[in-house]
Amino acid sequence: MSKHTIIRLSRYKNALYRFESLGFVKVFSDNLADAIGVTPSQVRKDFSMFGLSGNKRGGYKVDELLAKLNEILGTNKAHNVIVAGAGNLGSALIKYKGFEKENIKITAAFDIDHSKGERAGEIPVKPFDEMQEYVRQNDIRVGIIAVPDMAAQHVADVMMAGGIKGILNFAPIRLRVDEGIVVNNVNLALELENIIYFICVPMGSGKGIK
Amino acid sequence: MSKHTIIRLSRYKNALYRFESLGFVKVFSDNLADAIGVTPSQVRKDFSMFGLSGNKRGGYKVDELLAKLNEILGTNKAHNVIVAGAGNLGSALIKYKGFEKENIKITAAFDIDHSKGERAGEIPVKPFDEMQEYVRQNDIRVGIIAVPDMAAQHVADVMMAGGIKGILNFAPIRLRVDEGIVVNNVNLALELENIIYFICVPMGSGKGIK
DNA sequence: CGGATAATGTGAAAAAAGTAACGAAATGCT
DNA sequence: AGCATTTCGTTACTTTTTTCACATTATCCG
Repeated sequence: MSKHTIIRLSRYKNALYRFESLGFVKVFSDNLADAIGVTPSQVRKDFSMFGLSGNKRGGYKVDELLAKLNEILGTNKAHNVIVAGAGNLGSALIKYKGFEKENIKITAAFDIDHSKGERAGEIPVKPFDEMQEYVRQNDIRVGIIAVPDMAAQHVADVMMAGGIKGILNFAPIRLRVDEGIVVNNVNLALELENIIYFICVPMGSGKGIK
Repeated sequence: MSKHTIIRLSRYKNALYRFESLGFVKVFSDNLADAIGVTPSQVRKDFSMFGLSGNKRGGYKVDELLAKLNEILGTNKAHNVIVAGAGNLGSALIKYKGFEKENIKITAAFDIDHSKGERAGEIPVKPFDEMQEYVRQNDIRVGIIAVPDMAAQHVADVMMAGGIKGILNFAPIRLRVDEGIVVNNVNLALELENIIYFICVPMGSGKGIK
């Protein structure tokens, strides 16, 4: 199953939560299409690939669809995640509110400089040395890398040694990982650069968007 | 020109900087391919689309290629960017080091609660009311949205009113924007969710990766 | 109850993206 | 210098992704 399809499913799910909170009890493929910016056909095809079905005239029931999407995406179960790096970005992630409603919880952060503390009420920042053992003992499957570029590969290696299966990597390098390990990269500078290209260049050099 | 191609160009550029710092003076398509995880054909095709040429046997000169990529991507010129929202994420972005080397500078942040201050040496956090005027006066073209979901659309509207042409949006909603405005979305929860799907589901339900 | 309608589900067509293959040219070696 | 080798650049092919189109079916209304 293609990654893009799964991303769209997550987006549908998000949109559905908004529809739900607006009191919608059913939605049509074109509502969802508008909400996430695709065609209605795309929505129906995505759903049909996962056996998500609606009614020929009544569209899809919001609550049922949400339940099924949560099951498919694994968001019906809680997931514990750790962060490596408690700098600016790592700290922001620790405090980020957006994970909760996806049933994702950051349970610990690790940093070489663990003086960053174990402040009351917040997630503890532990010494990096303890990460591997923590991962193993708590059966952590997903780790976030928010350390400087040069340290990222080493952090990934330690995570994998501890048994982590998926990595969200904020360092702008391609991590070398074992077979079967899932890596998603978020490269903030690249995102900005990409925007800059599309707003600057089309007028400059005749190359249009897309 | 497809967005994916441009993203790859940025990645090549990143890899090239690393090659350069390792003392490489020329690279081959398969070096770059390995570095960013594509096929050598892809590299050559991407380059040929932009008239980037190498030598039939000597590969590509690192410095020349870098210069050309910087020109294509617009990173040879400095770009000023603003951030809306000085919460956890916004603050982390303000302090983030990774933008500098792409010639991107965050010149101001805006927040309804501007008590977050104008600390010496750091980027000033100004009241949100002043954002539109600031954008206009300083000819800002790119804005980052790091505010809560509910405020994001309004922020986008104000940005556009000020003349902003590109938005990097961290709010997990689809922004409604005018024709020609470029939006890139970064959805942190979605990235994690996506990882979780691929590490959990393949064993659970028989649906394999890709 | 039956026709009109509105929306789904799907299979085929089209478009886009990626890969492979190969001719051409530059380099190095003898 | 000439031959062998390496790597590019491009064209043709394959695969993937998206869109289109339409048969199907549930609902509504007279």
